[in-house]
Amino acid sequence: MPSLSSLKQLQYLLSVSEHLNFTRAAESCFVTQSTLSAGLKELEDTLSTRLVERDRQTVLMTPVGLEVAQRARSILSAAKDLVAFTAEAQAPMSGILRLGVIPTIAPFLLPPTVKALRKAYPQLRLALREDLTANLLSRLEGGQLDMALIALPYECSHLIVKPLFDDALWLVGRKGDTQLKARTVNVTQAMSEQMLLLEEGHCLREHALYACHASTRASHNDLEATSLLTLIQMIESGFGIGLVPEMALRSGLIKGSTLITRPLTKPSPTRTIALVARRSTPRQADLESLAQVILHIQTKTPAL
Amino acid sequence: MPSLSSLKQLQYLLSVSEHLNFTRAAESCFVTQSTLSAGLKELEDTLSTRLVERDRQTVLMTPVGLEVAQRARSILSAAKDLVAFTAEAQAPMSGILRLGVIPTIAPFLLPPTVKALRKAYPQLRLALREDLTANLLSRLEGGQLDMALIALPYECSHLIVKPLFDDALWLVGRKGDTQLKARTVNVTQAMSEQMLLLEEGHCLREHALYACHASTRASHNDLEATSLLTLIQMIESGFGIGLVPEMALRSGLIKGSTLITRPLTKPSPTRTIALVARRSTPRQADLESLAQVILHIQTKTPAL
DNA sequence: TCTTCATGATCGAAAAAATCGATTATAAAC
DNA sequence: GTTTATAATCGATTTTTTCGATCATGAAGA
Repeated sequence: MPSLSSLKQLQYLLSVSEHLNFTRAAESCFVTQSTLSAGLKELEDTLSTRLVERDRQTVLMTPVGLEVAQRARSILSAAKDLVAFTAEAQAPMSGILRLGVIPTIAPFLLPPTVKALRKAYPQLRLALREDLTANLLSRLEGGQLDMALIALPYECSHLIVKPLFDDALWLVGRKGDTQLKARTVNVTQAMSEQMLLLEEGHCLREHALYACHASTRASHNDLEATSLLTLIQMIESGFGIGLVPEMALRSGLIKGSTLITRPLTKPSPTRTIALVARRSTPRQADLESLAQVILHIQTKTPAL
Repeated sequence: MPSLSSLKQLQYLLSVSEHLNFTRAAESCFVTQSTLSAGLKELEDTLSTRLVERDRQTVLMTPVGLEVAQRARSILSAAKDLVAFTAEAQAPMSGILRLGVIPTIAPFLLPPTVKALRKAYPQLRLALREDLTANLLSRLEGGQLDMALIALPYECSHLIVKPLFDDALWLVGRKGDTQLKARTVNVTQAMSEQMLLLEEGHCLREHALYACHASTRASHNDLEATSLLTLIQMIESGFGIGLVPEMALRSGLIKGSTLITRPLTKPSPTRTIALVARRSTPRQADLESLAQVILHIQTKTPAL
């Protein structure tokens, strides 16, 4: 079975069916009459069917030719649509952007980010996923995500990493806790032992442990929080103290509670918020744009 | 706005989206990997959009690439259908055949012809038009008809003419008409004057006039028939006599009436039934096939 | 009847493109 | 450290496309 080689030939046929005149049809295709003649002939040869009845006086479409022209019209229009589709999709910050965000960032950074994006780039549609860093990165590699918003340090040398800003860890405890008397505090061994952590998998757990100068810790399952919100609840209930990102505090995580916060003495432990993408991503420009939006939000958020 | 140049490139994209591997995709397209690489690159350049994310380890479709692949699939399938359509249509005696037939042939020849065609060529769909010769020929020239079944003599030098068989004219009159005593008769001057004719435009009118040795005749409008059937009715009503094609008699035109028929003395006036088509018709083979079918029917129809 | 005009087919040359084979580069696997 | 798998790249070759010129032919006009 032969197959169509060229869309141009279909265009020729279409043009002939409109003009019923080879010379004018050729003109409208910006080729010479001989080119069009040859092209149409080749199409007819490919299909081994006469599509156009012609002699030196008259040009007539055969019934098959008319039907083929109709089909050609629809094929060419689909091809045009395809081009138009990519033209629209290629616009920066438009189309669907699949963005992953870790749970210790999402509730605090996402609401203002989404709002700002909607305003700045109405063509952009965000498909969001909140998940642990490891899952996000594996989805990133698998092509199910375009970018991810995560916290460093984290091993991601195989990715494009765009660090955005540092997010300090603050100590959170109950009012009256004698350990939190000073304006800035150090994490002592004693405090480390009272430290409540998020459950395994959250990068913030590792960052907190690092701040406690402890690389690992046996997990007391019943004393681990599943989210920053539950962590706060546990602190308030007197289970211990916690290390919470400044970002969360800024966005009002402990508002309405009786807890107090203390920055840690310099060099204070921090995590670094970063935007990552596959090295081969076609959206490098969008990565920059998104980074700018998030940074702008960060600078506008009032400090503690 | 750029436009797609090649369907092959769409095929490449599709193949890559299936294999997620350039080398194997290339194999399945029967080209080398370098060819496929170049083709895909050109497609991406044409669309100025990354469709496939790739490095030396992994191949991933971009979201746009996936959508484009989907569209490519539908375009390629439409192209395939187009080819398949012509392949089917090009089969001899298939598709739509637009056939014109004059009113003095249609009622007699068409029923058995259609029946035979349906049996012999079930793929063939007849689009029939019953009309005067002049109208049929002009539609033929205009490409609205593929063939016509007419009666000669008629000026049609610009057409392919396939004479089928001669159709003698018989005299029809009332039983007891003394002019019709002999087994074969001559058209006398007196008979000519009683001759009932079809209205202007029917070629049979001219053929009858020729048999009467009269080239023209003033039309007595109220004494002209609009069809052979009405002509017969008028004869029966005693308005005169008529010249009727043998074909009509064979198919039972005067069955049930009291009329009698007489052949004319040799050389008896005849019309010649012929199949005509544009010189440039792509259905010359079908013309022959149709001619054979009609001839076969004619030989099987019992003589008078 | 002869000439001119309009038109599609055809041919050879030139230009453009597609394709291939070989090579390179690179990261992963062993 | 070597091998393997893979896509990009390059130059040469082949194939295709395009053009311009010419031919052939029927119609229209003189």
